[in-house]
This record gives sequence, structure tokens and C-alpha cells, in this order.
Amino acid sequence: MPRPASTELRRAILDEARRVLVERGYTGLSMRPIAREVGCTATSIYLYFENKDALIHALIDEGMELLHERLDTAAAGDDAPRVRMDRLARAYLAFGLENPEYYEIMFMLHPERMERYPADRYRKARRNLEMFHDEMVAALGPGGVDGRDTKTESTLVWTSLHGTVSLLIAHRVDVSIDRQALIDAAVRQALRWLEEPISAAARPPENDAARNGNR
Amino acid sequence: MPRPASTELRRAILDEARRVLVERGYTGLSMRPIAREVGCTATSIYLYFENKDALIHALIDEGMELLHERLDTAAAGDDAPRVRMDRLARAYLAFGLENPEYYEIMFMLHPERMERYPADRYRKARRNLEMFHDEMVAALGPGGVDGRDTKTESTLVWTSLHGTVSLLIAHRVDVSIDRQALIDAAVRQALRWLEEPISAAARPPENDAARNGNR
DNA sequence: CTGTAAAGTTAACGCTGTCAACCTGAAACC
DNA sequence: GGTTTCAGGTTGACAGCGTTAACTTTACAG
Repeated sequence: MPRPASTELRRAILDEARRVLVERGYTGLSMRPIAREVGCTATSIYLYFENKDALIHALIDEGMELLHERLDTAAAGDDAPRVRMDRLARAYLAFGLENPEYYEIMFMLHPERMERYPADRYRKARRNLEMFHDEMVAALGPGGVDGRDTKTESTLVWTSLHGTVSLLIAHRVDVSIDRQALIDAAVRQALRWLEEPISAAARPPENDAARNGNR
Repeated sequence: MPRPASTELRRAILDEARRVLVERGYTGLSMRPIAREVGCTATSIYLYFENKDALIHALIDEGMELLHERLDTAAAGDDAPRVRMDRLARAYLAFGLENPEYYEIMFMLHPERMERYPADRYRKARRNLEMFHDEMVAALGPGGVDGRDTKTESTLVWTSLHGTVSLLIAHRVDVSIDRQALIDAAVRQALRWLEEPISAAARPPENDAARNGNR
């Protein structure tokens, strides 16, 4: 029985893991069935991945790479910055909705599980967020960023898009809501920051109870 | 050895489950330790809850109830609708950030797990979202809702707030971002819909590639 | 032909959610 | 008073989980 080169098996494990992830979701991802399908024992997986988390981290990396490519091509071209920002937002939403299983492990996994996600890997993740920031700065143009906290604002663009994606994925959005209308609205909301800066908006909290939503 | 009345044990299981959830998170929630602490066997839990999911669903109900109380008191009072909307948004954010474990099982749990969440229980969850809608309609005033899709807009307010909460909880937001600044910005974004309706904003997609973020 | 290091396996540990079968104590009925 | 009934609770087991230590097989270098 010929053995596949080590990298081949690693590759096969990763592919099968992704397939299972798509089919059975995160909780259905188990070492033994993966091994069975790939043609090795469960313990062999530990030769290539430190543990189940590491295997998932590898998939997260793949997902981040995929997302990056997608955002990259979406932001390409010399259209007006506003158009590019529109495309960027739509690309992000589309990625999440088309790859829910990737999106889930990338951004929706339980906090305590993700704390183990190695720090150096965050770079890949951060790169994707920086695209929103860069695009925003470009759209605002020179001088347009004066007195604005573009980092916070671009982060908010991201968190808002994430909220829409994640709740749609989790089927938590009422079915009576038109999906495309929500997506369009989310994109439009993302573009609003280009018009009105953060500091100009109303801010009426009059006491501490209001600020913290009391209890 | 005196036995507790059936409801007492049920209550004790629920309390201990909540305690474990806070302390060890979702993945650390296990039947046997709960039973040990409560003073019964693991299988006894199945007398009161169909399975682990049902136990969690009961906790979700508790969380929804808590959130509702909080939103209710936040929206109370005869302040200007805009102020109340501000408080509502802040109350939602505060609830999530102060009760990450509840928030996690309420809104961040894996989709495939949550599909089993009984349909009739969604009412409690939906009630909380309706508060945003009602408050928005009240803030817009009579005639202000003309030509607006307030359901979609209020849903977007919610998804945006959720995005901010969930990513903060999951520690996915860059540490260099000021937490309070992000929260303030999120609230302000939620209030913007009261000023500019959904249809008035820019909408520049010129082809299908832009609309779908191409691939 | 031998030595060695890498690649992979076997067997096991302690854990998990869950189920069928059994027990136990108290109330209900004749 | 004795018997039946039944909810409430336990025992023991099953199949599966992630993971580890110890062992075996394979491939290649000298």
C-alpha cells in the first residue's frame, strides 16, 4: 500500500475537514471520521496538527486568505472610491453568506476557544479589516480625514456588516425581512460614514443611566 | 434523606447550569458536573429537560427575559423619542457586554444547534426586536414613516448593534480601538436612521459584479 | 546490510450525552 | 391494613469524543 507524501496527507486531512465542516458544521467536525475518510487513524492527524483547534486554525487561515482575495478583487479597479467601498462591503457580505461554515469558524466561534488562536495569525485577519480602513481613507480624500477617528469608524463599518452576516447565517433574522433589502441597507449604512463624520451626529445622553442603559 | 420538590430540583439545575455557563462558557457546560453539584445523578436532569439543548434553551429564555426587562426600563419614561432610542441602544449593548455568556447562547450559538430552538420560543426573542421597531416608529412620528421600510431599518439597527457586541465579546476587535468610542459610534449610527431614510442614500452599483462583490 | 529517523498504528484514559432498566417511597384505592 | 400505582431518582451501560504513550513499519543514508 503506497503511502502519500506527508504533505499530501496533510492536504487531504485539511480538505476532508473543510468538507465535513461544510456538511456537518463545527460541532460535527470530529477527528475519527476525518481519519477514516482520508485513510489513516485519528492519531495520525496529530502528526500534522497539534490538536483539533490547530486544525481549525488552519481552516481559519484558509478562510482569511479566501476572504482577502475576494476583498482584493472587489476593491480593485480605478472606479470612484465610493463605488469601490460599495463593492468592498458587498464582497464581505457575499463571502459570509456564501461560505457560512468558513465565516462561522472565522468570526463566530466561541471566545474561549478562540483565545488560543495564535497571535501571529491575527495578522492575516487584521489585513482584511485594514482594507476597510484604507478604502475609507481613500474615499474621504486628502484633508477629509481631519478630526475623524477613521480607525474607529472603519471598525464600526466592519462590525455592522458582521452583525448582518452572522445573524443571517444563524437564521436569526425574521423571515418576513427581505434578505436583499437588508443587505442593501447594510451597504448603504456602511457608506454613510463617508458623508457624515462621527463627531457631527447627535449625542443626547443626559445622565449616567442613559449612557449605560441602566439596570 | 429528604427529597426536594420536583420544581426545586429543576430550579437548582437551572441555577447551577447558569453558574457553570458564566464560569466555564458554553463548551464547559456538562451534565455530570451539574448533577454532582446539585446533588443528583446526570440522568435525573433528563427528567426535567429533554436533553442538553433543552436545558440551554431554558437558559436562553431566561436571558431573553432579562434583556427584555432591561430594554423595557431603558425605553420607559416620557423623554424625547430620540433620547429613548439612545437609551435603548445603549441598554442592548450593555446587556451583551455585561452578560457575555447569556449573549453567546442567545445570539451567537452555532446555527445547526439552534435550528432545534422551538419555534414558539422565538416569540420572546422577537419581542425584544420589536422594541427597536416600535421605538423607531415612535421617534419618526406620525407621517415620518411614509415610504420607509421601518421593519428592515429597525432590523438593521439591531444587526449593527449585535455585530459590535458579538465581536467585542469574542475579543475580535483590535485592542487599539477604544471600546467606549466604538460603543458611542455604534449608538450614533443606530440613531442616524431617524434622520435619513433608507431610500435617500447613495446607491451606485452599476453592474452585477459590483452588486454581488464578484468572485 | 545496518542504523536511524520519520510516518503511522494500537491500545488506552477519562471524558461526553443519552438510554433502558431498575429501584423507592409515598399516596390512592378497596 | 394491605395492595396497587406511579412519579421521581438511580444504576449501568453504550457509543462516541479528544488526546496520549508506547509500539511498529517504512524509507533512506552510510
